[in-house]
Amino acid sequence: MTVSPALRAAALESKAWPFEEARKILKRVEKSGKKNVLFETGYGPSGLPHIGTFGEVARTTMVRRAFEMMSDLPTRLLCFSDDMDGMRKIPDSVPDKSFLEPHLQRPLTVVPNPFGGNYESFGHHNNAMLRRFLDTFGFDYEFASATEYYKAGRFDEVLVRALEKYDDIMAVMLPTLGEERQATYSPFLPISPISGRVLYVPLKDVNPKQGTITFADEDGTDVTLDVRGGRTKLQWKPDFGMRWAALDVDFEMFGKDHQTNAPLYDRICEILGGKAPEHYVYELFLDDKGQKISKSKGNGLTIDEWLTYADTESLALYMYNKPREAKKLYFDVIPRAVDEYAQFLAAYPKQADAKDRLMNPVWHIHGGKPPAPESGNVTFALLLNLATVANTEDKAVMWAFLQRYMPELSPATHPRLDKLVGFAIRYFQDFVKPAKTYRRADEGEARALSDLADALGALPEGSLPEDIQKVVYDIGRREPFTTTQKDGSVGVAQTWFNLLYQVLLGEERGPRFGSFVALYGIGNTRELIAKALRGELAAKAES
RNA sequence: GGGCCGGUAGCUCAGGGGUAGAGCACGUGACUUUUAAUCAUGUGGUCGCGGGUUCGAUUCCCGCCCGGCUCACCA
Repeated sequence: MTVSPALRAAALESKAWPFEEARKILKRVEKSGKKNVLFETGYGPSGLPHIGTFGEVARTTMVRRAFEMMSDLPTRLLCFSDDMDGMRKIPDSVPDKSFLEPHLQRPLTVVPNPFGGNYESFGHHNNAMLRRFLDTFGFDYEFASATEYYKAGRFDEVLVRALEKYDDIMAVMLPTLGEERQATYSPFLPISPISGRVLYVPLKDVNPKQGTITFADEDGTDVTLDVRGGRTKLQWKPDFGMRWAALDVDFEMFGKDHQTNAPLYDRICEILGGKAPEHYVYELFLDDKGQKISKSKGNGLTIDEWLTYADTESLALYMYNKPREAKKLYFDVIPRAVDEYAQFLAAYPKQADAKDRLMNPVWHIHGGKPPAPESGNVTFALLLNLATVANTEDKAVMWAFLQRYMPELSPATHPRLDKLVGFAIRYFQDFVKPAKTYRRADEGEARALSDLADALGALPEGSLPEDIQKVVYDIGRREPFTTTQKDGSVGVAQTWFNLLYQVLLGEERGPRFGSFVALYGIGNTRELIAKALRGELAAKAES
């Protein structure tokens, strides 16, 4: 990729956070003289990928693209799965928990897959889920399996060094542990040759020359094991530092929960001869009440939920914005994210200045190549309103409403808008519709509605909204709905329309009724009235 | 207790050394009957508190108050 000097200059100055981070990396590689740059993200494969996984990879990619604006060095993103970790507990998502019971504490890559399918293990299954997940978003990354790396010996050299520096590592770790844990702590976790479990046992001997450790196996007998070739792994804190040293990682971001430990990881990385990577600490997400989102509580939003009601770009925008703030992540933030994304996208072509463009989130969301915006300024907020008012789950009806006001729009010319129409309908189905409260009509009201149905029946299907509206007024011009107008003639009170909305649509407000009937269909409307008169609408809401 | 983040309109938030901003909500008006996915227009703020720097601070610095999260057991 070639970057124009002007663009590069702007990148070196930009205050957008990905550039701030990228500059730290630039400084680092300028100092070390390294000829390539490695970005890493971590993944714990005991669960499925979630919205935080997306955020971490998306944000890391943003830093990577920013870096590429200021340097020609090649970059890579490694998504590292810690799949050799022992299965400490059985995830709730597993159908038959007893099936996994015998495999507790074994590395995830030897635990059989409870979901069946063509996977070698539970870990392999979850890794595949991660890859599929990342691929659907089109991320550019390399996948790495801890098990494979350990087994292939890619960590061997550093593992032996860890034996040599055993005392130094212990000196870093022990002060951070409670008294009880100090007594048994070991940075090395052997995989038991007997049971295949990852053991948390004290070491009886450490032999750097042989590359071995000695410990009591599960049957109580002392075993001496070569640390290399995947026979042992490291405890998570030393594991971070070891990995960074072995792979020469330049950048890794992580959530705030790691923040206090980061200096520890760094120390160990340096003890093992590496240079600690640049870090970026991001905030965790909160739910609508300001509580931390956790999978076990099930609060907040899942990534599937977001993508049910809005597009990936809006989610990427949400991730771009202020990673250091604890942001609330719940349904109400979606429409705003969608509309802001559209605004930023529309602004981009008008921004002549590179400086302004680099500050625009869409630059980061699309790695410097945002697509052309669509014309028209229909907001998502408006569409949500429209779905409510039009009371429809039919895209065609939504489009009919839209085109009444904006005939230049169509699904063919505005595919993004068409997608949003679909999202708005989903939103309507899941949030608006269940909240509808239909009222029963009293006797007089029922008679009026019945008359309305008859009068509508006299009109041909496809009548003009104006003609239908006239009928609606004529039928409504009766007690108790009459009102006297300014010119003294008999008019129809608002209560008549309120009645229609409350009884037929389950809403306090609604569209111009004639327009609604024209689009919804006369036959459909009569059917709707009949249902209301039979009490079915109100009954459904009550049940 | 350590660390991180926040406190700006009724609500959700943006902004940032020089007349204080948006959306929603609310008020008013228009659209050949009062209906609103419409348009126009308006109300509304001691920018948490105290000090400092400055010609000028909501913005920068220091201190405090309040709120949230996170670490201290486990990965």
